[in-house]
Amino acid sequence: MNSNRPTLEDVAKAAGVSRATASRVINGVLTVDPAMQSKVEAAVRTTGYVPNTAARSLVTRKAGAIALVISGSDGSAEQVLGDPFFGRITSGVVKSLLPQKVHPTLVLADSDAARADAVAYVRQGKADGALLVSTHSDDTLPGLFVDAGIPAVLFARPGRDVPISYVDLAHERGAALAADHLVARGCRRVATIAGPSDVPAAQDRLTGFRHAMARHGQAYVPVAKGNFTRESGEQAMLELLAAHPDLDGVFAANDLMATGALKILQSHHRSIPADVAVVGFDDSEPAHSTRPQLTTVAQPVEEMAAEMARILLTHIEDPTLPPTSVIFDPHLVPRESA
Amino acid sequence: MNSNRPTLEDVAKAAGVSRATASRVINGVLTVDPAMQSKVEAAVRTTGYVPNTAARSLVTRKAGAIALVISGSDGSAEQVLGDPFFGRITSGVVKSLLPQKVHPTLVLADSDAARADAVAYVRQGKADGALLVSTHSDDTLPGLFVDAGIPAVLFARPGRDVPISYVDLAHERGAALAADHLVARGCRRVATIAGPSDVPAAQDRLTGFRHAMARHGQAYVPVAKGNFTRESGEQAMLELLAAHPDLDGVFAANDLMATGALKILQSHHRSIPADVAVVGFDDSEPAHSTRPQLTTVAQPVEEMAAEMARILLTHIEDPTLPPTSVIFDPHLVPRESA
DNA sequence: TTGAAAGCGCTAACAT
DNA sequence: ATGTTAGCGCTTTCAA
Repeated sequence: MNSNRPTLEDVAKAAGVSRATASRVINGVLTVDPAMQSKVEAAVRTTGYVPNTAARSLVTRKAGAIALVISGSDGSAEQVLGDPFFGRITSGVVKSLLPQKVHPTLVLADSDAARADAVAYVRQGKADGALLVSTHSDDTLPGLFVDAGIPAVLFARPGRDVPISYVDLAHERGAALAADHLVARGCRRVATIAGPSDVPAAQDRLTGFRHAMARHGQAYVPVAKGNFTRESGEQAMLELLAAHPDLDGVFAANDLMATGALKILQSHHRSIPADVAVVGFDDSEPAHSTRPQLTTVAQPVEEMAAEMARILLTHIEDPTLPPTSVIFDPHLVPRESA
Repeated sequence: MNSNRPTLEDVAKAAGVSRATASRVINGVLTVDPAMQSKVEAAVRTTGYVPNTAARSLVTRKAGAIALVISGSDGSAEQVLGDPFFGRITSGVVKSLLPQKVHPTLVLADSDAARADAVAYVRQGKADGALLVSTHSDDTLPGLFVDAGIPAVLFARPGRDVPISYVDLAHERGAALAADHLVARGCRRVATIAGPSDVPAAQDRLTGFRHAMARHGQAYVPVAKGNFTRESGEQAMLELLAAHPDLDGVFAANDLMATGALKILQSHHRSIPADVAVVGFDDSEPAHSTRPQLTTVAQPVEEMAAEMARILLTHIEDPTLPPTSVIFDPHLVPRESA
């Protein structure tokens, strides 16, 4: 339709220079006479020239774009998108990419076919690298990207042993923060609601919590397992309460399960935090909505996401760089529940 | 680096045909001898060929990609990303685009410079069209895209009078649903917490609610204005309670404000819904987290987003199509608060 | 039905 | 410091 969009040729003609010089000015090459430079700049303005990315990519072999790949088991990616946690990742990524004017393309990879497509997407030259958001430890996606030789960075340590860069949280330390807080406020019979065992982060939180409680002298920590949903938190709390009616503190591996626990405790007439103190993990939206508001462990998601993007950019620039990892520290957000 | 990625030339050579024929097979042109066709397909497989998008785009003048532009006043886009509502939009868009193998690129446009960049992004040929998520009625973004002749579809009716396609919700009907429900459960002194006046949807909800209450005989509806945040909901509820301590029903223009209202009502020892019934809008995550759970008006966000993407695709295919609008119906989700 | 050849708009040697 | 020129990998007339 717009066959009359101005090309570099037009700009060059209008400025009375060669295409090469026009290109140099546009790409900020400094070895250009200031006079011609301003001539070209003027021509760009009058013609309304905008460089054609396809043509540029064809010769530079760079897309100037990256993919944000959401992995997950079949159909689960949709659920990931609905999670505010993902919004925070996106926000961090976008913000960090903004200055370089690169924008992330969202690619869902929640089936084997979709995972193959995601790799193909990058190999087509639509992106120079990929940001991988994957939770399950048996995810094959990181391996696919590594095998294809595509620059990629993971959000969270890879489940399988794959040579890939990643950012992550010191989950054990976060859990320890929760333990310390519960003990400090006087809790002596503490239990925990753990996340799924196929999520490394969940395992780390569990181990971290156990170790910290051991340091405080509580050798045994009752555990009930959930799957990060509110309902599973309720179920787990029910189990815990049945087995240990005298417990006085609970650490849930995420906020959603913590809200479930809260509901059960309240319906069993436990006063929070007087009878039972509750600590969650993530500092997500639900943590604010409960009454009492949830004391929780916060992770700097935006910063982590921004760092992830930064790492990817350096690896795109120099693909020979070895895999890097950056681990962030969590902090406790004391509110009302503990 | 990967100078040895196979090209169409390689495939043609391996199949013993011309580049043109190989291209035809790959693009599914039917006028090809079945024998050569399978030869080419085999060659594609053995060489591991993947078409280069840049080269293809250069000649076809299509990117095969679209932009998902998040607009907003300065810096507010970040906040939009954190909103689960946006996640649902994304999810709907992605799902609807999946079959066509096009993936949305996230572009933030929360400053004048960023808005100009967003337009430039498409004009560079990186996308064939744009999905615009914009809330404020004075947003200049839709106009910019229309002026640039770029196919674009809005989520929500444009504030300014711009000839552009959009999908939207029948907000007045949603508000009427809330009014009907409150009246049906016996509320007689009903107030509302409205959203910002520069958000058309907020205005529609307010008008819709007023009209419906008028139909039910309540001529005057006390209004306190918020800005869609929980805190503003608390503030508004405080005002309402001060002026009308005997109110027995509240409709908040979104769930977040409703949760704020809930908190205030509870701290003022109103039992929900016995003393005061509360209805929210959006059916978002916070609606589940409150105790009691929030009765709210739900919109089919994913469907709306999917339709928005579908419309964009048709307009990309035929740019001469006139602007289309599709309005969706909300429904009430009765839970515990009303 | 197939192949030859002409570009799409741009960058990057290379030569000047 | 500038211009000339040769492609980047692909689609698409145009002939055969």
